[in-house]
Amino acid sequence: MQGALITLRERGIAGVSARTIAAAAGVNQGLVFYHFGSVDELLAAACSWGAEQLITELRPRFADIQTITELLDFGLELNEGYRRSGDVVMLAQALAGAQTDPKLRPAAAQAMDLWVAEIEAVLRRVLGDSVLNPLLDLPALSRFLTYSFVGYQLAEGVDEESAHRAIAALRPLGELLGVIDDLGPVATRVLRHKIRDLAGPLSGTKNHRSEA
Amino acid sequence: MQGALITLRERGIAGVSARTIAAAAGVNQGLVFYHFGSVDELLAAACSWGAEQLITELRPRFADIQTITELLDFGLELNEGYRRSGDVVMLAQALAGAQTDPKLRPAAAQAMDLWVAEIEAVLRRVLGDSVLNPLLDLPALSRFLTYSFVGYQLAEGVDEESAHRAIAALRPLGELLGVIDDLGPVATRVLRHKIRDLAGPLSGTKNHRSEA
DNA sequence: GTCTATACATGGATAGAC
DNA sequence: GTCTATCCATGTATAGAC
Repeated sequence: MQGALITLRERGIAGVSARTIAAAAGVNQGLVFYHFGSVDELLAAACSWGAEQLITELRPRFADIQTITELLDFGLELNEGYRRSGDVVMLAQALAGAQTDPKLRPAAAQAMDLWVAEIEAVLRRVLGDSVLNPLLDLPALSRFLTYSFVGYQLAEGVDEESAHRAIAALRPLGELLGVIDDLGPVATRVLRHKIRDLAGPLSGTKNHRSEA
Repeated sequence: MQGALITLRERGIAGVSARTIAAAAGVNQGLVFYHFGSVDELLAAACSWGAEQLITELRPRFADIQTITELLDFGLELNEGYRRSGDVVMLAQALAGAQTDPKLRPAAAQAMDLWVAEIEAVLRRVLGDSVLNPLLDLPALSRFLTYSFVGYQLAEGVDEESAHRAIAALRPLGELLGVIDDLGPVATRVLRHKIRDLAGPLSGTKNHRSEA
């Protein structure tokens, strides 16, 4: 499975094969079929395994994040520090493959969900008592941020310079959230009111996807 | 090139080959090499061509967008309406392939840039005179949104339900921007002040990436 | 320009020795 | 469990007929 992740990083989803993976792992090609049945299934297993490994490893780091700006910085750092291991890039390649490979689909979806859950925990901690809270669907927002992260990774592979700059340039936007929660009593009250008007007719309780 | 796009959609980057593309186009496999030299180069050409085609076709639609919420809805609509043509999904697959294929890299980067430019034009129109403007790096923000769009497309292929819901749930956030620009004179002044404090030490003029 | 034919490489998958 | 050997499908690329 480690070999599969390495191959995914170095040759992309288009370059994985029983032979290339076996070569990366330093074993014989036939073992892929003996242990996993097919290349698809090995990929699926590696995807689940790799994502779980990585998220477990990163969990304490996630717990340290205190602001949206720090979350952005963490995203940047991940791509710089973990790119070489293949663990981070794997998700994007798995997703690309899963578009047309039913066997890979559930594993890719599950890997994605692990990221979403982690980011959601951060958002809940960081935005939990923001004025904006009634307006924020945190599960949706964390999903959106995960999508951005995947897209950013792919972009980083074709245009590192502008990808990095784009994410870095969002830092002030992250700080804006702090500002909005620190407008002073008068402005905050106006904002709270307006937000209630906006959120009221749309969703019942905060941070729950309503069935209606 | 149309055949290449179809193949990219139906079989993904891992499923493209001279044979599959030629089959999709209803021609002989050898023509790929006669006209483009290699599969890589055909992909690169198809990527550039397809992106240009699509963006040109969508340009009037982009021009119609008046709010961030509408931009979100447009993103949702694109994936529903254009998924079948392969034009929209192509970008994600091309990016995945470009990670390890140098020939594809410039074409994928260029295709991405076309989307970024279009979204940037929308943002400039929609957020141009927002109170938040001094804080917004529009080129960076549009790049970020493009990344999200790519990630969303990939997610949509593995978990359509939650991907769609996630984007749809961001609509109130789009409307928040309208609210912020309509807080009334007192609150707006406070906000403007705070933003100036925040943006001031960071960047000189608005919407320019400063070298400092 | 497009086809057929053909070369050679790579990939999926299995059988059987160890 | 791991290896070698093998089969057959698919893929890249070229030569040559039309």
